[in-house]
Amino acid sequence: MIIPQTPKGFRDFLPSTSLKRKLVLAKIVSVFERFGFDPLETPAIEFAETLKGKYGEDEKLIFEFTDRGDRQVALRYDQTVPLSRVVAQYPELPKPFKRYQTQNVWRAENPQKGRFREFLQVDFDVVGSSSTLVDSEIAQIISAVLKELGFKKFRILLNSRPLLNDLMKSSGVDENLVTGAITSIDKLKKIGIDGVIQEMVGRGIPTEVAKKVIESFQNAKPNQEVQSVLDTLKDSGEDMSSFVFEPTLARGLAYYTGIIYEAEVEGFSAGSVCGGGRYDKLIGQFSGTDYPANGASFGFDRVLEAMEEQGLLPEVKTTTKVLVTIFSKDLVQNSLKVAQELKAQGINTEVYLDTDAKLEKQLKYADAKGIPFAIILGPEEAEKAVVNLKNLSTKEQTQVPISEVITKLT
RNA sequence: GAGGCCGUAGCUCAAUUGGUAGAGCGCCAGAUUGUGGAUCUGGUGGUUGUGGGUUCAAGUCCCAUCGACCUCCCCA
Repeated sequence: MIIPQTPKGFRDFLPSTSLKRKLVLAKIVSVFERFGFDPLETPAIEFAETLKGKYGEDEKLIFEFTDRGDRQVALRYDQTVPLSRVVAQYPELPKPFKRYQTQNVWRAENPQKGRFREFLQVDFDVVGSSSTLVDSEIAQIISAVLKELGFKKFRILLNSRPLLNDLMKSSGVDENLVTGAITSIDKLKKIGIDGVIQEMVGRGIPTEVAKKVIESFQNAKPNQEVQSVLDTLKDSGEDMSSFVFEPTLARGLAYYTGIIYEAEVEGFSAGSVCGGGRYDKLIGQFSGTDYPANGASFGFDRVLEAMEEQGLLPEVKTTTKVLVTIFSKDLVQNSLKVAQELKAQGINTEVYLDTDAKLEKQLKYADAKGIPFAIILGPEEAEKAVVNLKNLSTKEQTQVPISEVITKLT
């Protein structure tokens, strides 16, 4: 026998879970569409060279393999790089190109809480404009999504990659060590001043320089880029308490060139819920011409976990409205007809698919599935040309003509 | 990539120094031949994740492997 299990970091979503995921995803997407974004889908597999050299150190986490035609291919690692490929490949797309994308990505990580090898990312990006209006709209959308999902307290951290580099260089960090130093400073809150100094020294940065770096980050002020985004958000009437300049925010991906974002929900510890930023040089790697671009990505599983923890997930077990029971073999036709009529009216209707089951069993089934109504159609109802409609949560039941059932269930 | 901890019935867990596996819930049937979530009675429950090894004897010890969880790393 084959052992029924999924590979490490890969998951099943049973109907009750899948249903919640779909509902939440639809909410997020509705926000994107409200802001004028349209969907895009790209293949799960890209040529390996499309993905390589874009993510920096994390590149080793790409699922890469040789296909049967000896091609080097790789599983989608994020949705930003495929988007960049698409923009370069279809130059006729009107700019600014605003698209959202909700597909799985794969990363060969060691699974942990809120971390999987296959997970859904929810991206939205604007390509073709370097305006600060874009930079602020991205932040605005992150906020709108989190609000739409019901989060009361969250923070959207803002920083700028050029600012990071400037602070490093003006503190005297050797140019070759800047990237490493940025990685270290990102952990300031987590490992403290001494921890960061220790780590920087380990990277070959002199202690005095490391101290200077920390000092300069502690005194850092928003640069013009960040400031104008904050100003625009304020002008748009946003509640500025959710937007925070965070000079130590770094972000791992190598392709960011400007403003960067990260969103965290208060009380949720398993990492940030959304991250993104401006990447003006990435698309140029595919097209020869640079296209300015900016966008962000929600980690769908983390969003769900945070919602779960805060009791924001809807309790839905099924979309089925009514179970039409089957009283006996000779009344099957009656039940089928009723079900047919309900379905024709757009009511989600399930017929019990066994003609020998006792009513008790059929009602138990409806109960277990969370179907709110049951229709019982016995000889008595057949005689009177009515139907017995039972509300399973209140136990109320009434004999009504089918037309009335329809009005009661819609 | 490094380290830790764990895997026993569908689910949650028990099993003394190694002595051949047990409970609750669930499920099925009945009490209740037209009515569910309650109660009672009876029944079903296992190659102890998988493969090796040590031993008279392995759920228990050793090795490998698969998987879950947790640190670190990094990230969504």
